[in-house]
Amino acid sequence: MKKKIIERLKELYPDVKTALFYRNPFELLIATILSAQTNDNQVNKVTITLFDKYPSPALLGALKPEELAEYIKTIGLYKNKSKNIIATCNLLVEKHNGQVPQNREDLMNLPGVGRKTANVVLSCAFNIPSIAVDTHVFRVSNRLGLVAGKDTLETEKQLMDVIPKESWSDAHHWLIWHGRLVCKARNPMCEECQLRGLCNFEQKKG
DNA sequence: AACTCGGGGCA
DNA sequence: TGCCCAGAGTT
Repeated sequence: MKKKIIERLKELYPDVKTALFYRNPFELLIATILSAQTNDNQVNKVTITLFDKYPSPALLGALKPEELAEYIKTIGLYKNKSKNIIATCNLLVEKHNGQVPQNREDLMNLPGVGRKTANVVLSCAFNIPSIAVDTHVFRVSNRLGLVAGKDTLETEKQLMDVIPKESWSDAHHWLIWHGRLVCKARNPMCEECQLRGLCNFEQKKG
């Protein structure tokens, strides 16, 4: 059953990729920190000029929090993000030779970087297989019965267990798009869902 | 486990 | 207008 769900998702969302605009690991890292709880389009609008002006950790980290905050004020949670991004940039310069680290532990020690952001960077920037679990990914895979329990590190292990390794990065996007378009948090469109019959959430919710 | 940050999108 | 959101840090 789970294998069949994965195969079907792959058919449904063949060409999905991240909507974030970035040209290197550093830009992806910053863009992903900015994207938390926020519309990607808004992030792209800001970063497309931000990265031209401040293309490196040293340059971006030299800003004062208020300066960066002013720059990104159209993005939600902008004060926290400004502070975290500058701290992260300074840490990259001081501890990582100005480079984005390529392992989970170092990434998660960067301010503003949690499980989801770390995995996005690992899989998208460095091709290190991992599954980034955000609210969409968890909700959809939970409803589909691919994972059980709360959203913890265990969720990632459960997903990695049922998804072929070569699809880990893609599966993140399949589940996100299915969550945004069909399997919505409220008023999920079960009647029109292409996975109807493979999923027992509709019965459970009734 | 609950609370906070937050502007923009959308009903 | 009110409600919600491609999370992470703090209490």
